[in-house]
Amino acid sequence: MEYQFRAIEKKWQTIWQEKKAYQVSNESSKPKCYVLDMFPYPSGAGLHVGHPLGYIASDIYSRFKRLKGFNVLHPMGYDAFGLPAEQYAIENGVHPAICTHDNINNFRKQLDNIGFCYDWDREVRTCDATYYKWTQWIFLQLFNSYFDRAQQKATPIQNLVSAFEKEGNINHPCPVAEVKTFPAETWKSYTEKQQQDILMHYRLAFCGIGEVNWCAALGTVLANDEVINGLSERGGHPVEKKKLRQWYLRITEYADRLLSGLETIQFSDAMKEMQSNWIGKSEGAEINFAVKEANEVLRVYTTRPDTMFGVDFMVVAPEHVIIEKIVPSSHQAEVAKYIAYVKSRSERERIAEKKITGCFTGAYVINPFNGVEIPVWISEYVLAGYGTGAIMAVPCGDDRDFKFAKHFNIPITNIIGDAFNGLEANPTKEAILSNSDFLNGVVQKAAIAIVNDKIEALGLGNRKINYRMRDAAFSRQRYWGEPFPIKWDNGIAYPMDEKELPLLLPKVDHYGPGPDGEGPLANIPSWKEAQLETNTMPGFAGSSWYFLRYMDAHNENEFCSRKVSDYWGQVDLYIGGTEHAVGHLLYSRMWTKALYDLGHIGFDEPYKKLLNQGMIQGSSRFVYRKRGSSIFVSAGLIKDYEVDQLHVDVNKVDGVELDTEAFKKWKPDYANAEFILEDGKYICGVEVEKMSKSKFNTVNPDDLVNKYGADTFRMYEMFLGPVEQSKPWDTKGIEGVHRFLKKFWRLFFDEIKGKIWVDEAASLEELKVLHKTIKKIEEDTDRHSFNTAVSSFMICVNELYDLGCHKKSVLSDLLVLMAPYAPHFCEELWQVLGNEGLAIDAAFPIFDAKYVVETAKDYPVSINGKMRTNIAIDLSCTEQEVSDIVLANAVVQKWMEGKPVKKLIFVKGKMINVVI
RNA sequence: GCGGAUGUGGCGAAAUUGGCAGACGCACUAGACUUAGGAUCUAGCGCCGCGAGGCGUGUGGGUUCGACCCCCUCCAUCCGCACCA
Repeated sequence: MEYQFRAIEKKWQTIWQEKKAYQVSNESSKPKCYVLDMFPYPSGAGLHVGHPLGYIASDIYSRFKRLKGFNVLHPMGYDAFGLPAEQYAIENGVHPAICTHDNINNFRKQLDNIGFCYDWDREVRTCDATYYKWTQWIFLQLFNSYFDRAQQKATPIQNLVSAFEKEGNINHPCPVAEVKTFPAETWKSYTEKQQQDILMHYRLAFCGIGEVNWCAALGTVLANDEVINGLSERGGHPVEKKKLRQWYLRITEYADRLLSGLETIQFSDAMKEMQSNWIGKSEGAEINFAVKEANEVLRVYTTRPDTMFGVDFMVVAPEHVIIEKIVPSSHQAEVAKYIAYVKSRSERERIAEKKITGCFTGAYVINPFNGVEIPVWISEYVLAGYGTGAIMAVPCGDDRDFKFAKHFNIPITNIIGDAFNGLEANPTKEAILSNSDFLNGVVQKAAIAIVNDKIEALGLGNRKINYRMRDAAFSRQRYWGEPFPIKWDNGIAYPMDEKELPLLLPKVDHYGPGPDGEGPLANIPSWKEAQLETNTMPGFAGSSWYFLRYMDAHNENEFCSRKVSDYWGQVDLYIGGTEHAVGHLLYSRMWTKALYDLGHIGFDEPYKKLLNQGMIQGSSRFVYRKRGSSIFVSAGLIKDYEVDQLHVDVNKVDGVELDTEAFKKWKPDYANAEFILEDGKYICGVEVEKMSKSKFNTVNPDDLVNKYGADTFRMYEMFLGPVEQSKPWDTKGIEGVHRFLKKFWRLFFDEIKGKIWVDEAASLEELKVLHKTIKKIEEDTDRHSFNTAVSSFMICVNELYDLGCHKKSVLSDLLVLMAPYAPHFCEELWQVLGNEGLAIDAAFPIFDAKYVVETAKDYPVSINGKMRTNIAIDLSCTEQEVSDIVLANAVVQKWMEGKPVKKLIFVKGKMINVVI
């Protein structure tokens, strides 16, 4: 009986479905385990072999925990709102819901092929009204809350209103500078509009005018993490800064908690580093400098107050409001010219070419510590949006300041003695200060606090913590997203009542943008009349909380009942790519913290442990066409010709050898192709690139599942190497794994004799092999070392094969061990052996150390650290006995050449080293 | 520029705590069985050398009885951030 994987896989997938084998209950006496995949955006391209890598890993881990007696939640769903479906709608007039639906069906079919143990009853789709009702509901929670800085947590906005009525905002300074302190009486005297405008500056989800990343080609704004080098992440269109009315999430208020929370969760160092860099906390001070001969103050932000005596000039951002107040008439023309130049430069140009540019304003400020007059410059290297938009420049200690000073011939003051060589800035904090009045002789590090104390005492400024992270732009001028549950009236945003949710996404006639930079919803007269918000939420809205909905997917009264979220708690293992490091993962962490603060859930970090699967790259193949002909030259011969390199479909190539007949049929252009061969073969060029359709290097998992079966495919993906590592895909090796399964199968069936497994007691040797494997698989699976686990299965089967072991008891245990990896295969043979129940529900075999104890060890023996021979010695031997045996050994004596033993190192159970 | 990661046979990799480097698999070579082999089985397979043996984990150094592993130097590749004061 042969291993007929197609029939077996189909059979068991049907049975598991009929038995609802993967349905998970929220009530169980078992310990819980929550294993989550980052849910996919259902693109039209479908899955390639890179996508399932993480899904297979999480599937194996889920099944493993299940065998170990856990109640395992392992759900899947779709991040279904988003740009591509909408772009497709604009171009083809098809409603995004329709193509999203089709894509989901296609994804589902592909996923089902691989035999995952998802509980599909819990599936979520972010674009379903039953789901986005709760996304809107959470938005309202954020809208109706502010961040109480004293308690460091989200708090109902109503509490703030009560405080304002009682005491004004004296104890609740506004996160935004333009709202000054006001007493209770003033608050009460405000109109509703004035009050609401003030509250808007406190809300966690708020609407405001701000500089946003505007992408004209997409007709929408983008969040900072959706912009890469001045281009949109999706589509690569130019992005410019624009002032617009937008919704935001006040994520900056959570900066500190997002930072400190990293210490409580298991993310890789790389991932934590990326997040903390993105948050970009820096501790410094804001210091006021009086402007000479003007009633103005220039406030700068610095992390290096210790360098106060090394300030040679000030630099303000071109957008800084002080410029028009301080520039004397003598310099106005020049300044205007420079500002015009800066405005002419696009964001992209600024990023691409970093030139040293600037302009003197003609104004001076006074150093409050020594009365020195300091010239004020304007330069584009100072950003308006960070700190105060103005800096004090210390060329001897800061590289940019140094280059600027050199470029414009500004004299440099040295305050760090020999630490500054005049040729480049030295950013050290360890140097001893000189030329620094009361700081002379003080180490810079220590001087920081001294200066901070002094400026605070003199009222010149104060300590200040700044973050690089900005509040997240939360509205998009798009159709295919969640509508905001907000009604406008007289410029006041009124939240809709919970009972009115969901606010359904209406039908539109066309998906193009609305007037005045508004979204498509602005084209609907009834929507406009109702004064509903015309923006929609961004893609990360739905993905910020989906892990909670899986827990209680059908709850019509709550986003997730507290009882259920208390049971499942944090995601124990979250598997996905690194591309979400600063987007999804940060937003999701913030939403979780806000929901926690408001008492809706009982934990404030969503993901206990994150495992990043590596990217599977494509291994592209190339053909070389002789220019202006249809003659193709084999890779080894191209130096003799003038050729163009063209991608060729990797599926038309076996290794590096082109299937020339298949190639001719591939595209009409190539039908008459002729080939210049080497050794009778056409050899293709090879390069590792990102896997993508345009490079013809994608491999479809369906094809491999069809050819080798899901179990082979699953094990091969794991066998490729550590999950975290990126690696190019190579289909060739899959044969080896397939051969392994066939070999395993032959432990049960013989081609001629048929059934060969027997119901006999296992020998000690067989039990040793089994228990060695139990231990290894348990440890490897637990630490996500799936590649070495697959190797261990191979070793085990090889050894059982050599022992001629066909014993039911041994094979049954082995099948349970391997069921997480090759579920269909193991389930079939489990049944063949006549075992009760399902293999996927069996108990994980228990390792018994007594089967693997050794009485003797074949010790490696080294002479002076060089391995020379092996000697088998009984483990019970004393060190003296070991020494006697080793020194009497002929090989050892030969290498000792009669020299005396200086030392003999004996590590019991490990090795022996003779030092001479 | 800053930060993170990685570097081991022809290839993917293993070595979990400092203790036999290259497990397991691919590819390749030889042989067996066979009408046949893209099935299966047996053997070989880091490099140099006929051999004894020598050399080998990106480079150079260090610690150690002993280093792929720990420390320092440099090099290469990949990823993230990037004028953040």
